[in-house]
Formats: sequence, C-alpha cells, structure tokens
Amino acid sequence: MTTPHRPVDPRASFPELEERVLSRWRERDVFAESVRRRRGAPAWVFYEGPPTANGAPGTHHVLARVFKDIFPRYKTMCGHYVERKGGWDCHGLPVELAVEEELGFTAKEDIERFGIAEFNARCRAKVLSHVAEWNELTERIGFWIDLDDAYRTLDAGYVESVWWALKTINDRGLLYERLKVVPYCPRDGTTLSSHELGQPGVYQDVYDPSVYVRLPVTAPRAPLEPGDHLIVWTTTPWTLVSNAAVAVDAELTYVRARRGEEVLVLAEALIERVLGSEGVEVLDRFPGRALEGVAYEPPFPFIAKEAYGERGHTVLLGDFVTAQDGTGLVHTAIAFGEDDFRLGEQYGLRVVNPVRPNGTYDERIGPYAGRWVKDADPDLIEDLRARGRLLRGETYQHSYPHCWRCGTPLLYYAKPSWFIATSAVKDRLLAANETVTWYPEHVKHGRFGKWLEGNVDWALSRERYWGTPLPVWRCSSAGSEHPVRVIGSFAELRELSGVTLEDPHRPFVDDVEFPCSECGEPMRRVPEVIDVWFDSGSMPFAQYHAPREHREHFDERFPADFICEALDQTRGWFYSLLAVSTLLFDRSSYRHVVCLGLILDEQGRKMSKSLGNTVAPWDVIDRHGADAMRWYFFTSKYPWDGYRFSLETIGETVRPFMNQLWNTYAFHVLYANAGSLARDAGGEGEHSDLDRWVRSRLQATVEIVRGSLDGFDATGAGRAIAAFVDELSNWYVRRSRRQFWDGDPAAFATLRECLVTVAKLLAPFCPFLADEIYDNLDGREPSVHLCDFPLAGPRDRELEGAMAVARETVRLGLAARGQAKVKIRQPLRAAVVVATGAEREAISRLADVVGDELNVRELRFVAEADELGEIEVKPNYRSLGPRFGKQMPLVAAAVAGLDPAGVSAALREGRPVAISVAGQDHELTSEDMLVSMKPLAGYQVEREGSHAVALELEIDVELRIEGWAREIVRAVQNARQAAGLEVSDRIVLTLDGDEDLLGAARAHERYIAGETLATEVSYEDLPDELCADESDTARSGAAGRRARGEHDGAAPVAIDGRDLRVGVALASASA
RNA sequence: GGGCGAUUAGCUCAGUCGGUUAGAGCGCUUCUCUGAUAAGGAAGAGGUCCCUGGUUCGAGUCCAGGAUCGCCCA
Repeated sequence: MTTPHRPVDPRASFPELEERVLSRWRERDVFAESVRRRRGAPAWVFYEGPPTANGAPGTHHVLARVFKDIFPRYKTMCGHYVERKGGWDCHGLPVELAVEEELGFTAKEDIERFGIAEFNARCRAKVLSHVAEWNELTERIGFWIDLDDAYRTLDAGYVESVWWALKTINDRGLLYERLKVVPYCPRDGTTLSSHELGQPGVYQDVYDPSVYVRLPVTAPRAPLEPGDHLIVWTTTPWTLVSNAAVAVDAELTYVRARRGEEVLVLAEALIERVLGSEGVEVLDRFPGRALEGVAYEPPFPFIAKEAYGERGHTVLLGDFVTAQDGTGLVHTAIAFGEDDFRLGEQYGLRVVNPVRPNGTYDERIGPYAGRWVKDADPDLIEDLRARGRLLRGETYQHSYPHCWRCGTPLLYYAKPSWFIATSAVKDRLLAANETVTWYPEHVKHGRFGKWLEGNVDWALSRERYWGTPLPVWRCSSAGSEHPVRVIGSFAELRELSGVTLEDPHRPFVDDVEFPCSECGEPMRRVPEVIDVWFDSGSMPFAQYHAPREHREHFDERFPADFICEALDQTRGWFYSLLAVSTLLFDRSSYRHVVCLGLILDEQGRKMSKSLGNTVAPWDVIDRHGADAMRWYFFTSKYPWDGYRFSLETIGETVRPFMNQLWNTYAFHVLYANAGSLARDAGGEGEHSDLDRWVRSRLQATVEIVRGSLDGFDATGAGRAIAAFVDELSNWYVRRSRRQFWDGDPAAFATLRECLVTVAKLLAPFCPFLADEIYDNLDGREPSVHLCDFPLAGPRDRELEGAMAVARETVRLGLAARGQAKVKIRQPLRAAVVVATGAEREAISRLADVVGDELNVRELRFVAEADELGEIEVKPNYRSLGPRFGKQMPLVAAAVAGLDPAGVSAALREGRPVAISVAGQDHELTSEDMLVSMKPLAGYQVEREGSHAVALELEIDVELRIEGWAREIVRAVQNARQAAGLEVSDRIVLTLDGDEDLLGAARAHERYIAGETLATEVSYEDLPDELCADESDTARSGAAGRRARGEHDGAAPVAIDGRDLRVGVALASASA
C-alpha cells in the first residue's frame, strides 16, 4: 500500500472515464467473473422481457435496461447467483409491416404472390438488423446481461417449447376455435391486431349517420299494446339489415310515451333527448325485464326471424345496455359487434353474416347485394324513411377506428379464431396475482387486477406469416368433424409424418401432412400463426428449450424473483407471463414487478419521432455519461410516474451529486499522495469525534440503502447515498481539513473507508464511477463489482444526535453572523448558546467543532431561553387536539392568557400548568406546550424553536489583529494558488504594505507561517508590478512555477481598507 | 364512453398517522467562505398545495363531485 494513488483530475470527463472503465472490465472479464464467483450460491432469478431489435433502441429502452440492471447487480453483491440471460422477441406484425413497407406491399395477396418463404427470410433478417446497435448501447450503459447466450423466440428450440405449452393447454381442454368479432379491414381482407389498433391515427373523429328507428311490436303483451313501437338507435345503419334482436337492461326504467298519434317505447331517462320536451305524455313505466321476449318487426325484411333461431327479432336482456346515449334499446346484429355477439351466444342466436369478406352485401340483401356496406347507408336510411320507420336521422361525431394502412373504416366482423380459455382459470389468475408484489402497489388491484377480473379468453391466432405456427393439424376431408391434432414436439410430428423440420416456420411447416386417425385423409396444419405475446409469455421455460432440455435448470429458475418493464405491459408481457404460467403450472412466474412510466419531453409531451422531440441515448451518454443517465433515472423520482426528460435536466439533476463525490475523492487522493508516508506509519492513531460521527453516518446509510434496495426502492437508496456524500463532503471533510493537512492517519483511514464503502453502495447505481473510485483507493479486487455489498456495522446514535444539534447550533450562529454582517474571518469573543440537558452536553462535547466553524473563542451556555429573549408558549395541537376536540379554540385562548415566563419555569421544574376551560380545570404538562423565544433587541440572536445562539459582537484590538492575521493568511493562500504552487510546496514569504497589517502579521507570524507553509517570513519592500499577467500565473500548474528563490509578487490586496503586498517564492527542498 | 394514475415555488420534486408558520434542489438577488470543489454557508424574493363542496376542534393530507394532463382499454 505504499504506492500512491493515481492522480485525479478534479475536472475529469465522466464519459471518457467510463470508456476507460469499460475497457478495464473487458480486460478483467468482470461481468462473467461476478457471476462465476457466485456459482453454487442461492439463485436469485431475473427474467429479461425481450425487446425487439428491428429498430434502434431509444431512451425508454435505456430506462428499462438500467432498472433491469441495478437489482441483479445488488443481489449479486449480496451473495446471490444471478444468471442474466438476454433475450430477443423476434416474431410479429411490426417486423412484417417493416418488410412489407420495404417491398412496397399493401395487401396480404402481395405477400402470397411474393412467396412466404422469401418473405419470412426477409423478416428473419430484419428482426435482428439492429442487434449490433442494441448490444453496443447495452454495454455502454453498463447493463450486464449475457447477450452471447440470449434466447431468441424464432429459434427452433424456442418454438418447440411454445408448441409443448400449447399442447399441454389443449390436453386440458382449454384450446378451442370459434367465431369472434374482430376489427377487420375489408379492403385489405385482414383482421387487425390490437397492436395495429394502437397505431397513431387509427381512431379518428368522423361523422356517421345517427338514426332512430321504429320497430312495430308484432305480438304485444302487457305492458305493451298493439301499435306500440320500440325505438332503437344506431350509428351503423348498414348493420340494420341483419338486425337479430333488441337488447334492454333488466333494471333500467322504460316507458310507453305518447307523442301525437303514436306510442313509443324507450328508456325514461332518454325521453327528452330523443323526443324533445314538449307534447310527450308518459303512459306507463316499467323495468326492462318486462319487455323480455316481446317480438317485433325488423327494420328490413331480408333475413327472416327463423334464420336466427327461436329468439330472433325479440327483446333480450343485455348487461351492456346503458342510458348514456341512444334510446336504452340497443339494435343487435350478431356478426358485427362484440356485445352483440356475446348476447347472441347467451341466447343461442345463430350468426348470420350477409357481408362478404370484401365488405359488400351478399345476395341475401336483395337490391343491395354487391354494394359496399358503408356506401349503402344513405339509401338504407331513405328506405326506412319511405316506409315510415325512421323516427329521426342526423349525423353524429364520434371516434371510430380506421385501417392504419389504407384508411378504410374498419368493420367489426365475426371471424373464426383460436382461443385459450383463460376465463376458465380466472380465479387462479387472480390467486396468482395475489402472490406478486407490485411496484407501485396500486397496479396490483388497480390496472392489472381489474384487467384480470374482466378476463376474456385469449384470442391466440393471427392470420399472418412471420410467427410461431399454430401447431394444430386438421383433417382435410370436406366437412370433417374429426378431432384436430395438436403437436407438442418436432419428434411427435416426425413420427406422424416422417418429416424432420429444419425450420419450423411457415411455409415449411405448412407442407407437413399426416393421415387422419379417423379416416386416413391428410391432416393439414391450420394456416394461422400465434400471438407473439404467447411467445414472450413462454420465456420462463422456452428460453432453456425446457422441458425437452434443461428441465432442472428451468425448475431452479422458476418463478422469477424480479421482472421489470414499462407500465404498458400490464396487458402485454405481465399478463402473458402470468397467464401462461397459471395455465401450465398454476402459479405466477414472477414474485416482484417494478413498473416503469413513460418518458415525456421537457414540455410534458410524449416523445415521438413525428414530433421530433426524441432525445437519443447516445447524445446523453456522450455529453453526461452513462452513470449520469442512470443516476437520473434512479433518483430523480419514482420511476413509475414517468419522466420529463431533456439533456439539460440530466446535467442539472446529476451534477451536484457526482461532482461532490468526485471532488471529495480527488481531495483524498491529492492529500493522501502528498503525505503518503503518513498512511503507512502503521495504525490509525486517535479517532476524533468527527471520524466516529461520519463512520456512524456511513453505517446508517448502509442500513437505509440495504433496506431500500431490498424493497426495490432504488430512488430512496440513491437519495440516501447522495445525502451521505453531502455530509461527508460538506461537513466531515470541511471540518477535518486540518487533519488532512497534518497527515492524520485516522482522518485518511476514515475518509478512505467512507469513499470505498460509498463506492460499493454506489456500484449498482453508477457502476463506472464506483469502480474507478474503488480501483484507485482500494483495488484489492479486480473490480468493485466483485466485492460483497457492505453490511451495516454498529452506530453511535448518541454522537449522531449530538452532531445534529451541533450543526443546528452552527447554522443559527452563521445566520446571526450574517445578520450582524460580521465576516467569518473576524474572530469573536464568544457565542452564547441556549441549551439544556443532553443538548448542552452534546454541544459541549463538540465545542471545538462549533467554535471553530463559528470562529468564536468561547462557547457559553445559558440554561434558560428567557436569559436571551422573551418566551412564547403555544399549545401543542398534536397532543391537546385529541384530548379537547371541539374545545381546542378555548384551550388555545386559555394558553394565550398564561404568563409565559411562569409557564416556562413551571415546565422546567416538571410542574404541570393549570388552565380553566369552560369552567373545568385541566393540567397541562410539558408535552402539551411548545416553548419558543421572541428575539430580544440589543443582541444578535438567531433562534428556532427552543434553540438560540447569540453572538458577542464587541471586537477589541486583540480580536481585530487576529482577524487581520487571518485575512493575511487568505491573501497569501491566494498568492500561492496564483503562483501555481502545489499544496505541499514550502515557501519563502515576503510581506509589505500598511504598518498596522504588518504589525498584525508580526504578532501572528508563527500562525501565518504555519498556515501558509512558509519556512521564512520577511518584511521588505515589494515592487507593485512584479507579477506577470494573470493568464500566465493562474492555474498554470508545475510548469508555471517560479524558479526556486525567485519572488512571485502579487498585486496589492486591501484588508479593511489597508494595503498589503504579498510575495511568495518556492523554498529550497530541504525545508 | 370505461379503468388507472398525476396535478404542491419559475423548473424538477419531497411532504410520514390529519396537528403550530408547507419544504428541498436547481434558477434568481445580496452577502459570505475557500490548501479539493464549476462546490459550500447565510439572507431574500418566489405558493389560490388544480377547483368546488363535505367530514373534523383542525385538511396539501380523508370523502364526494368537477377540471386538466397522461397511460391503458373501447
């Protein structure tokens, strides 16, 4: 340990430093070693939620990646084996869309014509096109994850694991096919995924027809009568041709209302909105359930009641009916609405869909056959009007989805799809969620819990190309009802078909056939691929190709202790993970989730390419460094609330902390190197109270950091580190500077321990900075990241409390100086401190520290505040409020009427104070009262609560001369610095100028010489203009130092209006 | 239209169980300190705690309604 530390530039560039640390990590293989060393230790499991690498990584990815990094690093340092396997999400529509765009395709037919094999080959190339950039950024931000062994959802092994999962789910009877109403683009002939619906611009405000239609009751029964009309409302008149039923709410109140000649049936709450306020007479009121079963004549005659079944063209009860808009009676067309479809299922109505896949009516709709449905709206309305069926027609503005690709309004349209019956395990999903700890907590029973409660079966299939093929084979004989076969492994498929799949993707898998076990006809795979979310939800086992391989490895790493993604994954990965593991293993696949919020720009707008307000991660890293970016994300706020992000914000947020730490570290290195012999003298010598105090604060910080990180609170932990560094720099080092100048081994040992421990605490947050400090100050391990995380040692709470009181005293004393406009450098005779008991003892113990900081010769104490100022007593609401309740104002008045000095005296002696409230006598103890002081004229007193510090302001000749001596020291120090001397250089000092000042200098010559490292002090004439111009001397370092013995004159300085000229010259080395 | 969250100083954010006069950092003004520091200290300016109503002796905090912003759905 005799080697001095590497010199530290106090203005080092963090980005450059980080690059150096990175190369050190590479040389020493630190990441791999950090994992290797914990082999055999208890596992702590992290799952990487796979990003897609078909685009460049953005700032929000950095946010996710640094939070994914910090907790595994922490747990590793705490002694856990934390495997960090990377992953890439490879399938899915965004990739297909990007390739389609490149090829100029607009419809699925283009892909079919182009050839699926070539198309998918391009998807495969595309999906990993940005991996290099991702890898580079991942390394640069210090996210330690194994990218060489990353799982990829496109790999055959991964696909096979997914197939296994689907087969298992099917074996439990939870996989099925049925019609589903989906958003459908009739022009492109394709269903749109939820992802596509989320594209910007999909929901547009449009004007659609809004029509109220009369439906004559055909078989009236009480409370209805012949001639009554049901009134329904719709904004999609084109669906009226396939009206199947009318839905009402069972509990809602409906009326028969007479207007003119006719009697209309609708919800009471909507009478005025539909019929206006005049000329309407309510004949009868009844709940919706009274209408159930009433038959009516449909708006158009094209499709007969029988086509729908027994309940066709009757009133049904639906739970989705509200009185928010419309009439309270909802037109229902089974094939064209989610609610409609569910109602149809519930009542056993058959699905009749008279719209062809290209969006035109089929032959069942007579005169309208072949017409594009939306274009038929005006004619259909006119038809209704001509037949007296139209009650009202207008236009209505609402938000409606459009195909993001071609702009066509989407139709909601029943299509066959494959489902997983997640709703059958809803209770298990909810139970699994109960085992998960969410950060923030409200997600658990809020957004996520609510989502689970409303669970509907998982629509699994996609009519697309680049995805995990749905492993379902179906008998090809016409109209076959033979059971489908779900394949769970490649071996199973090979056994049946004799085909060994090189690549399980389409189109190759589509060619594999095998005979139907029932009839021997070929079984062919259904054309769909599966939802990519099922891929990523399967990663706990699929990443290891489990269960076919590495079964134990998987078992040991299930479930995860920790996952972390953006909040929008509630319906994405958080759900798919939970659903897949609940279906397969009846438990959650994760224990703790940290949710991250959205990153907004400076103005609080969402960052988007179209707004041009994105901040590229590289810009931040090049300017502020990765540690700064990490520190900002960790500590500026809790991550789930989102960030307002800009380059400037990062700098402002981070500078105080990182610079403070760096400067403290640089200070240590500077003086440790300057006096390196002292460090090796053996033993640490006597520790001061300051040493003991800062060590105790260090232990307190370790406690907080551990506690916070154990609770996944990086923000609280980081802020505790910052608070400690502030105490270390602004109190410990500042108050201990003399010890460092004197080479006190106890001080160096203390500061070094603090810095090294901070480096360890900081390692998961700012891995570069922490490693640099550790490496230079300790370096026993190749990296701080191979160290154990600090364990909190014993604290000296009494000393911590004492120092808090002492610092408060200093604060008050400095404020008093400020008020009196007496500089710190001017010594004062005494400070008078109001304190009693433990506080007085505390300040006495630390009197040197306090007196030195306040620059007073003496601290005196007075026991009672009234010696320094007038007393005020106030009621303590916190203790008296619960006791007196409504009488509190009276109590306050009674307390105000007491004699403050008497109360103060009584409480001091432990006697209670009597008051009378509303004729009742009560006793108040010291807990019930707050005693404070008013300032007293004539003294310079600063007070707060029960504390006060007063300064004796009289400055006699002795004090004045001492003050001058300190001013002279300051002037000499400036001259030293201007001359570019090293902090340990000895000097020959020459002073010239005002006789009073020189007299003060002579009187305090030893002090001045000691402070300025002057081996010699002389009083001679100094020419004014000896010194060169500032630019030459200022901060010029060793190169600018004057030759030995040569005077370096300084410009005259003024002290109390008196001139002083200072000459400094480097003394000979022997001094 | 529904669900979830947010709203506190010019900016970024704390604010515990409801309790005296609502805080910090950055920025601004003045002063000060400096053998590490672009740092630190003191004072000052800066507040409709989004609004309205309610509960309470007492509300930034609890309740209800509303506004605005965001997210997720539709």
